[in-house]
Amino acid sequence: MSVVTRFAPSPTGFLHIGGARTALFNWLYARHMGGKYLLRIEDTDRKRSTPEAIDAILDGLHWLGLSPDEEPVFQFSCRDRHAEVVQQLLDQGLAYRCYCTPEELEAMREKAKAEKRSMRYDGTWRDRDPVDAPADITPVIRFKALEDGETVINDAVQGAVTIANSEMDDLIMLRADGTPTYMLSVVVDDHDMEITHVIRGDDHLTNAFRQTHIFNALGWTPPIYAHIPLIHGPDGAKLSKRHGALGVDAYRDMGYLPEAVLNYLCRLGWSHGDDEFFSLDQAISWFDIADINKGASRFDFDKLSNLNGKYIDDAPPARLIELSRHGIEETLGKPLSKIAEQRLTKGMPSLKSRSNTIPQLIENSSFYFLERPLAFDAKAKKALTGEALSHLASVRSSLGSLSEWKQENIEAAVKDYVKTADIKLGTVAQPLRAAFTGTNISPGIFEVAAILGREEALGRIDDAVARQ
RNA sequence: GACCCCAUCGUCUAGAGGCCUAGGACACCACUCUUUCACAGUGGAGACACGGGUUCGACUCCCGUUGGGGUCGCCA
Repeated sequence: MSVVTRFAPSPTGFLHIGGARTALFNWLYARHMGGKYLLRIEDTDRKRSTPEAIDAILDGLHWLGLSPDEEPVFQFSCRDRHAEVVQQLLDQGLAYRCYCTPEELEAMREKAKAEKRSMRYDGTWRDRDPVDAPADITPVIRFKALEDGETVINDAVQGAVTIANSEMDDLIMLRADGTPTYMLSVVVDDHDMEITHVIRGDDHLTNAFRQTHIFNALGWTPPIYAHIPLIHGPDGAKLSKRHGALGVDAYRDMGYLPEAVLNYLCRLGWSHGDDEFFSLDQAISWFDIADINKGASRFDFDKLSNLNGKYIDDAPPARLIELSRHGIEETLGKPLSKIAEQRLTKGMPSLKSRSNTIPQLIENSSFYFLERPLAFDAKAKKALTGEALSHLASVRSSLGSLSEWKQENIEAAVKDYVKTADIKLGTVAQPLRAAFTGTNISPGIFEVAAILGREEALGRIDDAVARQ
């Protein structure tokens, strides 16, 4: 039987990083097994589901390259089928109507809490005669859970997990308004979509028991469950939308490359020996549920950044410029000029090893697109004082008489000057750097000068000298 | 509170009873390289939560303790 996995987010917000990893693991496993990876939008909660969230999820998945193999399934569109299944259960005596009001249920929980008991539904209407039913209340339909024995789930990640059936209460399958709940819908849809492996967050582990019971009641075979540990925030608590989790779009905006995020996510909870930096193809060939860890892990931006730096290093200049364009034009307040783009292209190879994120890259390459006169930061100003200025003026004149403006010639000229003046290279290199870039940090200045071009480079030196 | 899960350097992890003097990666600290900053390279510091078993031998198996996490919705 061919493997079918699914990612089943609820459209109540952005696609957060934990969801992204769940999608990734489902995707990887399907790819590894030569199976299918599907997407199901769990939108049965009509009050909280929004089209914006659906778009955000689709966008996020697309950005990461984790779009599903088939059109997404919208759970709510299957509601008739869900209701039909509930009716069947009702007919078989495996479900019943419950007339408790939300207030009564709340009181029930409070009481249980006060008495330090488990806060479960007490089964009030399970065996109660329907003639007692209050006429003014529309009932919900509950599943008649098993009362005795215990249930074992052989989770592909967690191993055998056992829970006493008495721990499970009669969950609601159909709301008073007639719409199906998640617990019922997942079962029906996973069955109908022929899902073979359910890879999802650990927070669903207890749900797996309820779902197994529904599968059994329906005479269906449950899928193989694989509950992956959650990703925690730096504080060690579950990362969720309401607890510091960011949408994948935020990672994109922070300048992370999708392949870096994917590579990092792979290493959170899964490993292949000591491999840290690997391609998606390698991940596909290596991925196995058996190698997923059981313990939760914490999200570490430092490591993501480091990985991102490696991917930036591997990226071609043209792509990096495209990724930077928006940010550059924002700081520039106008479109990137052709000449600046050419400079960036030439300078990119030595720029990219200095940056871990796109904003950093933009910052580090700003002197290639910023126009004269450059603003000097504090360090640059300090480098442009006293003797430095006279050195600059002298170097400027020998540079000005260069027959051909290319890196070797520039370097030779500056080094000649250094030799004649009997000073250290740094004595003139730092002021030059300040003049060319407005800062004290940059790639080699001979390269920078060459890329800037004669007119621009000499002009910047003039600007620096004229400051006094 | 009840139930369930988890537990190796600060973080992510390797480790399937002897291969472990516990390995790698990030972060950190030195040094090398060097016109600055990075990159790279070299070195350093840094962990098997604790207590009992089992075994000739436990990071690895069992039990307990402690710690952390998750779930207990007409949310998913």
